[in-house]
Amino acid sequence: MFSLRNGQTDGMSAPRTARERVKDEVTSEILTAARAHLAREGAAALSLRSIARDLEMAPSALYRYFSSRDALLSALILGAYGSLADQAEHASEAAYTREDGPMARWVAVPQAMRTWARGHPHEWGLIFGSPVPGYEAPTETITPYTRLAQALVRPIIEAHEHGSLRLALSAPSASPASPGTAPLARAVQPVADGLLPGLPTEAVARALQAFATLVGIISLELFGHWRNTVLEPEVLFEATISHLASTTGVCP
Amino acid sequence: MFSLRNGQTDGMSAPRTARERVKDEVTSEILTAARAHLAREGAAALSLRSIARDLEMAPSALYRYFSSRDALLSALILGAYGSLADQAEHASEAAYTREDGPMARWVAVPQAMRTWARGHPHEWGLIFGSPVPGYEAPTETITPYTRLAQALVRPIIEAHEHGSLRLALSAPSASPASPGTAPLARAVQPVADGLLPGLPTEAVARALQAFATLVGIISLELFGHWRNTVLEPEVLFEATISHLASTTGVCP
DNA sequence: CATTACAGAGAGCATTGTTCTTGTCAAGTA
DNA sequence: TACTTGACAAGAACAATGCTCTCTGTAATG
Repeated sequence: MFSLRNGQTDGMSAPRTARERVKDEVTSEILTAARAHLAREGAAALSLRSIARDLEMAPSALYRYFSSRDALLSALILGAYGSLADQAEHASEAAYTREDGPMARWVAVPQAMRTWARGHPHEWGLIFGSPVPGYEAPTETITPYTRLAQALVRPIIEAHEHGSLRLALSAPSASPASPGTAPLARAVQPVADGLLPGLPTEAVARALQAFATLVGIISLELFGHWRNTVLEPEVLFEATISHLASTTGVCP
Repeated sequence: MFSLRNGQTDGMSAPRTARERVKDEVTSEILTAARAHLAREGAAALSLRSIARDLEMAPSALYRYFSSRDALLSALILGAYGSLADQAEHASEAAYTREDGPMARWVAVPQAMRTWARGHPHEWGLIFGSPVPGYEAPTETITPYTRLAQALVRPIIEAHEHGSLRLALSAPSASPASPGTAPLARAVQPVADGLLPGLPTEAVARALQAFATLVGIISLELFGHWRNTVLEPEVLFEATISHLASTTGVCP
């Protein structure tokens, strides 16, 4: 009503001027071109100049949009986090609206993670592979990371709320190498408070362990470590997550 | 007798001529310089020219010893595999000569893996991180890899031989997402035959799963994913491997 | 001693990330 | 409308990289 161009009266979320709009447009063009290069040749071969060639720009022009090659890479990393979290949340949501059983609900997010990883292997490497520069994307990755984690542990929380959480195989009390539960509670306290409030320490540790197993088994498959070792990764993966349902307690 | 210089008459293992000996010497000098750079700045920043500067050689001279930068990197990868396997075997051997209990024997190799990884983070990334070029070191990595795997599963095998292997938490028969045991046996057949002969398929799957958990939890710690999440990675790690002792069956 | 093989040096090429300078055009202002 | 300002894009240039080629001296070989 007040503005002639686009209906931005008081909101600050969308770009205001036409200049900013075209700037955002070019930025996303650069990002999609970079994503194409990343998917084709990997992060190591991602060249600012070749992206510029693809877009028919001068290499120096890219510096209006990204202050360095690492900044562009950080944006790609952040986008990868978001894409993975989206996929995980979507799969979780679908399983819940479908009113699946506990096991199928638990399986949904791990399967989505593996599917996403196989579809975006280099992006997976960007997230869970060796960090390339001194350090990768800063604090913005926290949000998508917790979105992923929340989607993963949602069946655990609901099992706890329904009183059906069964932590089988409770560690023997006098196990020599296992520390007492008090230090463990301190060690995983942020996860316990922020992600799994009210759950016993063992459940938190099992959830973290399940996450590590997932990341490990997907990375090993994707990075070629199953060569001549595991003939059908899918079968081992399914057996593993079904076993993780037991260790995390969602399925007795 | 036939040769005047050094007592190489029929053996083919050691370098024969003095030329070859100094060549091997320079080769290892290059490798140690490269390892220093790798430990300091990581694999991405490993520059052939800076190594040449360190050794006060011309960059082109390095090509007498390594046909390309990737060849040098492959040698580093292979060395990392060997170093990790050595550490694992040594720790296993020590635990057995110490006549430790089953739990301590099981814990030895995972602890050694984590210790090695923390001492050589970039080398760990070379092995278990995202593969940098098209493909990394070829078939020579199989040997150290199986050495590591054998050291890891040795307690499992011995528990089986002593009849004390207890696979708790056997999967429910009619679990919806878990495939039957026959496809799983096919999927992990190479591991079952080559590494864990005679053991039930479930035990093989659990061993592979334990390996994935180890790789995952060490990588997550090393690559900075526990930031503000797991305050004391060591405690979580110990709890995890002690729990893995149960799932693999070495400790009831 | 003569020959040959080979380690090393140097120059050079193509490529990369990054910066600086210059031109150019649209947006806002008197 | 005329003028100023600011941003965007291009081009040149610099340092550094991996790699190839050619050349030279030296050391092993006959």
